[in-house]
Amino acid sequence: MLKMTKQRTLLLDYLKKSTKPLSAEMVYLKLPQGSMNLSTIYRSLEAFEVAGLVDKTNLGNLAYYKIRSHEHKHYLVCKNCHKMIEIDCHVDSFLEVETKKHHFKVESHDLTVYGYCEKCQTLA
Amino acid sequence: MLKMTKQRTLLLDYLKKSTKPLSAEMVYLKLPQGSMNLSTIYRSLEAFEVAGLVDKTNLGNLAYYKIRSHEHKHYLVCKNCHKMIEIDCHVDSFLEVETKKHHFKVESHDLTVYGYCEKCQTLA
DNA sequence: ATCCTTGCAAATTGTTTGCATTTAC
DNA sequence: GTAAATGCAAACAATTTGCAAGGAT
Repeated sequence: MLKMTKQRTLLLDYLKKSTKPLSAEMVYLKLPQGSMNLSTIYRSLEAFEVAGLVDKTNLGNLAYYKIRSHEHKHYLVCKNCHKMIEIDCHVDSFLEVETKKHHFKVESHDLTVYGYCEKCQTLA
Repeated sequence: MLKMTKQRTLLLDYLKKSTKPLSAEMVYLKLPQGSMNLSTIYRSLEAFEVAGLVDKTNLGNLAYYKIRSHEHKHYLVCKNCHKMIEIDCHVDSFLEVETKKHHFKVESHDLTVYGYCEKCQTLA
């Protein structure tokens, strides 16, 4: 039944404004201080995920959340500055073949590319 | 200089026998009890990774390690029984195009597919 | 009125670290 | 002999949980 509280509205609005996945703590630090407890953020994000409003993805040891959108994207993640560059998803075609072989019912997938962005290549 | 100790030999041998990625704790529970401390496992896995002997990959909130092999693989992970099914990697071709656009220097990538294996589809 | 959500603090989980001792080279 | 590896316990970071109080439906 997902009740819409002051906090959840705040959180959802903030997520909507972001094009990139955000961790719970990133959101926590950006919201007006005292407006929402960190554990409430975790609980709400989880509720949103169950409700299909947001997608969760794990990068390294952190969970990131992003408003669910029609187009499925992936990210190039810079190992130096942690910048995330969005790229289009092109894996469905070959995935279909591979998963059929194993009679696997796909629910979702994550593709993350690690490396160095243009700026950090020269430095690192 | 990566010294080969009794523990590291044990660990490396165990990893070699496994075709699937293993978490530190999975290894810990499988090795003869008392043969190796959990923190030593973490430290050794990290050393192996730096030395290029193993690959580390994060699935969910867990780190998994696997002996590095020539062929790069990905996994279909069952959301119910956590079985991991190996599939071939076919992402390089389109990745090349996408990363060139952004002048991104790729170091590695992870693709993980979540869903339900044949056995668990009927149940879940 | 009921059941869901919140805040807070405490618990859990996965992983890392400091330090004194042991071991490979 | 020396620098690196180990075990243990304690520290950490991210996330989860229990519970009493507050709020949406």
